[in-house]
Amino acid sequence: MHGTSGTGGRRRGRNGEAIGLPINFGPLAYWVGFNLRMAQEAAFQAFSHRSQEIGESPGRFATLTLIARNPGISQTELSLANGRDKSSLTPVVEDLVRRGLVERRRMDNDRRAYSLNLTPAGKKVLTNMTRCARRHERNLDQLIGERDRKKFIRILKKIAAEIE
Amino acid sequence: MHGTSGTGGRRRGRNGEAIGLPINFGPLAYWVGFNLRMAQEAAFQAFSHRSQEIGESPGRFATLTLIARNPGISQTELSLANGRDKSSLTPVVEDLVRRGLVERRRMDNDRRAYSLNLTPAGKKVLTNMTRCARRHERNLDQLIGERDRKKFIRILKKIAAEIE
DNA sequence: AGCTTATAGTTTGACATCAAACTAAATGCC
DNA sequence: GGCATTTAGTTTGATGTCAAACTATAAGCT
Repeated sequence: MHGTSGTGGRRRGRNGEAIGLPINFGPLAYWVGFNLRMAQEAAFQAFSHRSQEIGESPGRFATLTLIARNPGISQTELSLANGRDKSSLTPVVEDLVRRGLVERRRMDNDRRAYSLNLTPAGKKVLTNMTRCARRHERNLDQLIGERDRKKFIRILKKIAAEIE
Repeated sequence: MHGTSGTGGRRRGRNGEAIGLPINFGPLAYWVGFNLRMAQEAAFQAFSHRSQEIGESPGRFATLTLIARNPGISQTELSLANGRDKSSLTPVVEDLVRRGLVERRRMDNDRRAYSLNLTPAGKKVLTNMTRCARRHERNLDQLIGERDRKKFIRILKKIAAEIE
């Protein structure tokens, strides 16, 4: 047993060289979960590269936007809005504070909680990142098409909100 | 300065108790990237819990399916099809082989590459996982609706394939 | 007030992932 | 045949994530 197929090597020419990649995805091909993951990771990868150009971590973008839009938000609220565990936020906020982009102080009425706000420097960085993110979005929009975008987002939101 | 709003604490009642969560998402609300991430993570979380019920790691499912559908596939091909770096696959395959679900042997015609195949035990486990995944899929399908599913998947595939 | 329970944030440990450096085998070129 | 380049897989180091345990404050109850 040695040839082009059977239990052993697969998709090799008669001289053993590898041939293209007609992968059989089976049910994965039409299942939502798998395609959702592949799309998300491709999009994230693209955004990640774009972010690198301006020297920022891609994860910082949503964080800064949420602080900007909700001045005084607490870390727990922020982690919830951002879909991450609150413990993941600890080092992120630490970094943002250290770099002078975010101001963080105990709330008057609840000494356990922190109140987060952007500093002027933070606002500047966010403006920059937003420009970058907008380019990324335009790219995605073009791919999806104006016509389907709204419905697409509606479905994504529904999945995020309603899956048990 | 001390009240219910301003630079400091936010969205607190006049007695300081926290109030609901009318978070302002700003542009994130209608951007594809953010919603894609939130949906993917929610779906993954749900599948993860479901997988736990049958005592399997959620990541194993796609791996086993791809091996089943492409007998003799190499690790590099597999990692590509699965959208992960090949180095991530090393410990996964190691685990699957250790548990007797996957058989792995050097290819005759290329002694660098491994040829992966499911063992009978592996097939059994996959059958079980597939049942579980199908429940998850049905759930997603219901959320999306028969009508929009096809288009939704088409868009996801397009994003995965074409984003630069 | 004093006790119990809940909540905000941090710490810790486990794990998945990527990217870059590495080893061994294969291919291409002369 | 012999040397340079490419390729398959592993190793290593950095990162980001979650979940559970922990500390401190706060809220609720009697």
